[in-house]
Amino acid sequence: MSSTTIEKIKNVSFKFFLEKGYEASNIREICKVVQIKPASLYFHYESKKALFFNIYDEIWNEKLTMLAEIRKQRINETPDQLWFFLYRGSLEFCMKDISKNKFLMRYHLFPPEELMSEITKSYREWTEKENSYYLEAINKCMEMGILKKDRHPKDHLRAFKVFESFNIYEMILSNIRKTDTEIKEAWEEFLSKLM
Amino acid sequence: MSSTTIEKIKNVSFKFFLEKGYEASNIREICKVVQIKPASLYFHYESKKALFFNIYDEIWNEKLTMLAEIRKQRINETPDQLWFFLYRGSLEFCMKDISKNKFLMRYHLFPPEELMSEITKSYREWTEKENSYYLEAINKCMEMGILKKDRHPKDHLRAFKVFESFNIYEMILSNIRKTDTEIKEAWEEFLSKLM
DNA sequence: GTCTATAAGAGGATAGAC
DNA sequence: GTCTATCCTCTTATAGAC
Repeated sequence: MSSTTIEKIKNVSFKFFLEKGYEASNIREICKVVQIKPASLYFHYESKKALFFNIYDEIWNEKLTMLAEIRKQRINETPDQLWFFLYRGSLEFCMKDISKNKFLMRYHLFPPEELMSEITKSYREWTEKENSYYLEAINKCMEMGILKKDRHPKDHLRAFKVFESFNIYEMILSNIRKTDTEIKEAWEEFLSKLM
Repeated sequence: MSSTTIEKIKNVSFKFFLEKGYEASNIREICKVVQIKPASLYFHYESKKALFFNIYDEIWNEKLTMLAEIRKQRINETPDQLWFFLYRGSLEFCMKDISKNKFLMRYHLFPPEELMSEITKSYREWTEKENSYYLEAINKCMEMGILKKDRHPKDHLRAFKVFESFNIYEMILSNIRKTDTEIKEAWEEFLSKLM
């Protein structure tokens, strides 16, 4: 392991924040594991809060990079196929590393008081970007008559979000990975209700 | 409001523990709302932890009392009917006061470090009692051939638990109450898979 | 049962040397 | 970049008077 101090701090803090929560994770303990003194941590991060958001934003960033990559690869397929691959990508992102999604779930469901307003703000910004990928596909589906036209695109998006978040929640709770056919079948059942 | 000091402490603490979490809720603030001094709280509760578990256990107790009542009323109906009414009762318990279920969900999903081992222990004891109600119905269903006999009753119980917790999670997140017909339909779809 | 006063300790953060 | 030493604040909990 030739990782930098800053990488070590991030890795250790991620585990602490995920498992013990933000409030119960303290700088002293994190530093003990990283094998530096607390004062050294403050050379790399200006505060505990800044450390948290560095980790939080990095996960979101990774998720959006993955969506951008899928969009690039699938933009020439039919819009419902694009939509499906974006959806499958987000489930695969979850399966590849459930802990990252559990981290996001923890802090979105129960943000610590101290971080509440900033998490809310950050969450809004990230989901707006995420939504733009899905809305592009949804809008094209509506133009092409694949989806009902008597609804607002945002209604389809909302339905999708509920569907997606339940699927992710199910995996986090049961810790069971979904097979490709299960993903495909659930998707087709979902889509058929919107057509 | 002619509630006792101890009732006031419980009500205020419940809201704090639910919304801010255990660690971020402090005795001073709770006492400020209750309008007593911190020292007075320690006349009623020996510690913050004891206060928490008084609230936690009371919710579970209420839930099990409700199940016992349903069992008493439905014990002479068919076992699958008994099972259904127990299930419906637990959803109704959730709908009647979502905050109590959100409280349980919060502390089961993300128990504070400090309470972790005791919550785990307590949770095991309470769910064991809860499970006994469901297992009684499941066992009878198997004896009567209503459920597949090639499985262990615990397998049916596990499937039911996933189904139930998912429904409760859905209500907590979406904040939408389920109608009687929705509950019945979802139940029949669930049961048909086990028959 | 409720109060005032305070002990005891944990935790975030900084100053300044090397 | 990392260290030692330390400040300051917040929090649980107790002693003892009324």
